[in-house]
Amino acid sequence: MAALAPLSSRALYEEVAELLRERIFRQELKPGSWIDELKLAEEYGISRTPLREALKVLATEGLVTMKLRRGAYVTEVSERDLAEVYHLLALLESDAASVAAQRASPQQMRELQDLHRRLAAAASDREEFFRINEAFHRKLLAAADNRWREQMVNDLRKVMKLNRHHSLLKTGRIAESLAEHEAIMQALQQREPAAAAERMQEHFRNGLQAAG
Amino acid sequence: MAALAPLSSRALYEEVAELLRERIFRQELKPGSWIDELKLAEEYGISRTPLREALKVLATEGLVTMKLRRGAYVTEVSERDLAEVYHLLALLESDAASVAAQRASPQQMRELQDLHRRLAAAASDREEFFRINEAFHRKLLAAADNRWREQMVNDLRKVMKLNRHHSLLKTGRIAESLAEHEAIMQALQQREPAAAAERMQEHFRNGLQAAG
DNA sequence: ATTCATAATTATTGATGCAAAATTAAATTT
DNA sequence: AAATTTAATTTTGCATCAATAATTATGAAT
Repeated sequence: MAALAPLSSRALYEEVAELLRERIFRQELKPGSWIDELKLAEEYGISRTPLREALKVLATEGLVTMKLRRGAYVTEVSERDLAEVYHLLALLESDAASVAAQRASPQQMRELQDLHRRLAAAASDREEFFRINEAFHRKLLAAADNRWREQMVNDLRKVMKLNRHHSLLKTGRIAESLAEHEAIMQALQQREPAAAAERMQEHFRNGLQAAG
Repeated sequence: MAALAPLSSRALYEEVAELLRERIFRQELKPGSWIDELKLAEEYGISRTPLREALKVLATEGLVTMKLRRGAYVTEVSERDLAEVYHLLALLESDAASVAAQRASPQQMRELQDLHRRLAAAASDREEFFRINEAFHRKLLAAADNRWREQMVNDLRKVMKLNRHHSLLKTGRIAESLAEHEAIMQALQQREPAAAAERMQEHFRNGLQAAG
């Protein structure tokens, strides 16, 4: 019953959408389960109006599914969905690598190199490795400088997160993953777009095998 | 003031979202302009609640932009946005061509071939050519069989439509476009994924030059 | 005359209310 | 006892209402 933090920097429905996303990702709202508007509204101490707006946003993102006259359900992603989304992530990120190899500024290249170094240093710390790995991919995407691609990758990543075994990286894979990153980094610095894309595709191919 | 058709097959907000999309595409609601909720609600004879839900859906799709405490505005797409979106369309559709070359069923291949034939036959009828061209691209996408890609391409196409010179095909380009389609079709039928993707990229490269 | 401050208006955001539909429970019939 | 019908409850979907913020209009002061 605790009231929501009165942040008026974002609209309430945005705030609620973010809260719901988190609850969906941590499987607190389980895939396939019905979303109880009344209960959630009371829990957040808000009315149903902004909550329903938030649900419609999440529906457009693909995180929840609206059934006519039956309310909102957390989207169930099948293994097939996962494979399809993964394929697209590989496609978009390898294209991003290609573009970044062509167009990344020296500054951005240095930042990527720096993140890569920190990644190598964090090989023993699993949590830290994941964190930096994600930062590296984000930075690469930013260097490729296409806000629509960034948006799309973000949305696809959200869908991946709907599944419990979404970790693109299994324990024993850290060493190999690092080697793949090394190859990507080299292609980037040598400004070889095709090679960068190919190395990234490879990186994803291996990642899927580990995850599946 | 005419009331909305009482279709209860879709929720009202979906219905309204579709109507608004059309009005945005035909520039009846101009890029950058403010969207008057009160006026629209009255015009459609509905309350503001489903209208606002529709606007939030369109905002998530990228067609409108919500400004805090200032309402909804039709999204303005810059030339740069257009180029970015076009790049992604080329990427996604050429990947679709690659996958279709690998996995399209003989039935789907026949349907593509058929559409291609009809495209060639319609070379003189501009309108018909556009129609069949679109059908061909849709069919190819369907053959590549990845619902997330189809969704993404649909969304990106919507953004392209926000711009007036969104026609990917100018008048004089019909002959060349047909030749490109011929090359794509050949690669598909010979089951050559890489060639199909490359031909599609080429097709898009030429399309942009014509449009820009 | 221009600028700044204040008041009035307008519009957005969020809450509440109500009717239709769907689900669940109860009851009657076979 | 099972099944079908009917009644009760829950829940959605849309409309209306209220409050807050933003914009415009008005007036005072430099």
